[in-house]
Amino acid sequence: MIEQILSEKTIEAIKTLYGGTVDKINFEKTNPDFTGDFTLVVFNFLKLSKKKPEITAEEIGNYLKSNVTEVADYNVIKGFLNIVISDAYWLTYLSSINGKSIVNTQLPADAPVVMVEYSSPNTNKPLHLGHVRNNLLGYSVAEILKAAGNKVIKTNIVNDRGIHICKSMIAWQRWGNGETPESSGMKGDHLVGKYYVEFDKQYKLELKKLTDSGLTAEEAEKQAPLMKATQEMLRKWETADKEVRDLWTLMNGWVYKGFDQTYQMLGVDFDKVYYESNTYILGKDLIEDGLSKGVLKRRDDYSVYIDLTADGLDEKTLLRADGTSLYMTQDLGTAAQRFKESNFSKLIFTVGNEQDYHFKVLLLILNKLGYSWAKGLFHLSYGMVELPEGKMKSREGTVVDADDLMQEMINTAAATTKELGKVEHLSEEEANELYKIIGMGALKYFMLKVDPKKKMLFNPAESIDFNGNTAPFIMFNYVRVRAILRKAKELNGFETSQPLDLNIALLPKEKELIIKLYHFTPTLLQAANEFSPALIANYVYDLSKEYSQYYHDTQMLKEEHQATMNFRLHLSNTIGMAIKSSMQLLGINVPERM
RNA sequence: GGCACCGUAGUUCAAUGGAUAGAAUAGAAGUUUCCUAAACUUUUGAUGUGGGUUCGAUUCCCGCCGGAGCCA
Repeated sequence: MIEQILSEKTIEAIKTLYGGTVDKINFEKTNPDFTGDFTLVVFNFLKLSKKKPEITAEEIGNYLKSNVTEVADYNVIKGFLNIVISDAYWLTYLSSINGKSIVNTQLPADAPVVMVEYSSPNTNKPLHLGHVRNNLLGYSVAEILKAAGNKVIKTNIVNDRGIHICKSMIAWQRWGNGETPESSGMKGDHLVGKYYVEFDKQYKLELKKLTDSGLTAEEAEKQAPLMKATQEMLRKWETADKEVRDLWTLMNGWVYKGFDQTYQMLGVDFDKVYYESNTYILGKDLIEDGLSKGVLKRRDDYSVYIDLTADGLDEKTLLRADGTSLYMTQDLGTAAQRFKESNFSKLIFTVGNEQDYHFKVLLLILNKLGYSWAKGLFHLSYGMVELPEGKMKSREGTVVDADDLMQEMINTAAATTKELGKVEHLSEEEANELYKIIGMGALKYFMLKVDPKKKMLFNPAESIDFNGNTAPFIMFNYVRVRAILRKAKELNGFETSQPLDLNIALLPKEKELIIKLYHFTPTLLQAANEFSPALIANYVYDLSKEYSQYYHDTQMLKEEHQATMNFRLHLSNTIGMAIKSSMQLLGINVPERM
């Protein structure tokens, strides 16, 4: 496209003018305060030109203007060469994408396979705000990678076994009185979570009794009967004791039903779900392989470890003396299994940054074991969601529940929409659908617009905004596009399939908007490279904001010049489509009216 | 103690080593006989601190201060 032409011609200019060779030229967007569409910073070429920055920029600018038809003009400020591209080029560009989806939905047959793992809940309690960020991020990254030309497999590995679920099971056995989701009217995951909390409460009581009778805290923890019973239950689970397994199946079943509802409300899904109860044994054959390769070593007590001190890390144990494995071991195994199943070129783990060390070690070990596919593994490490008072702590009851949060968002959306008097023409069903789109959109955008790597703050006391840099604002602009196109069709039969008349004069804002559309593809590719939905969110907000100003200042249906009116409608339509596509990359739906 | 991370308007977020550090929100002041005002316009306000590298540093390097994380 145009940037490539400019790049090639600039290389040519430098060769012709100064006899030097440069292999790569980067253009930047021109700062809005200056005239121009692209900017070349010439400081890097001064050693070739041996001239002042202004003169070098002037000479390159002059060369480009004379040799590139698309370059209409240029100006130089200090070492910055601002290039103005002709309106004709931008109009042709708009015409080439006019009415087409801005995202290419057709995948080539040889598209690389990328596996995106996200969500990965524990089955002992319902999902909370932290999981919400994980799910939205994983889903959006998957959509972005898909749009960037990859065959994406979304996976979820459910942590369905271990001491945590045994705690809920024990508590339910003792104090549940046979309570079920049906009998209590509670969502299954919340019911099981209730018994997890109950366990903690009872356990604390036991501890207090024991320490009051003179034991140290440490002794008390070891001797507490409740904990002993839980560990006994875990042992029974591992030996496939029927009674324990039946209870486990029953309670996990409740949880899955609850999770499914939450996932559906969040609008996320998975192509393949793994369960740790099936995969926790994996990895032991990799240990054998590592031992024979000499990468892993065996201690005198028969435990197996890897020495990573040369890499600035510790010695990491991979197999205990009794032969049982650790998290790391099963993660090695599942990674290998997935490569076998899918032949992925990339495997993305969407996991919080509290596990940075774990993944650093995991990736390092797999690379040391010499598996070529290990280079495709990537830890998509995202920051924690914090509350004003700090980290969420389930024991202190400061956890923001995912289901509650979503419902609140929808309620707020309903109240705001009614207040603005925008529901008169809607049936109750349509109105409810609208509240969901707006509420969930606001929540998703709020979480995705932040750079995934960074921690983010959520203040439950302040409800998430619906004005300004928010999803409802972006939706509002989409809705205005739709409204104007409906009206245009009614008034003078305008169809978006009509050809675009290129013989018109562009307003500055119109040119800006077309350039903004032009930046969609580079933004998408960057978002895919960096696994960052935030880039898409920022993009779609900027686009919407500029359109909002344009809409405010420019007449469309009242424009008398027919070709200009049609152009404005076409531009609006393409922008609307770009907004919708961008929002879909974030997992956000847009309404037709609001 | 070791490892890695983060400090930008009152607040929440932006800024491939580039021009006068952008938005939103909160505060102040305006805009509706006109296609959806969840909008638009104007305005107040920030790079924790001290060095270094560079033509140029919020960005890269080092020290300090502050915050949260992981490993024992």
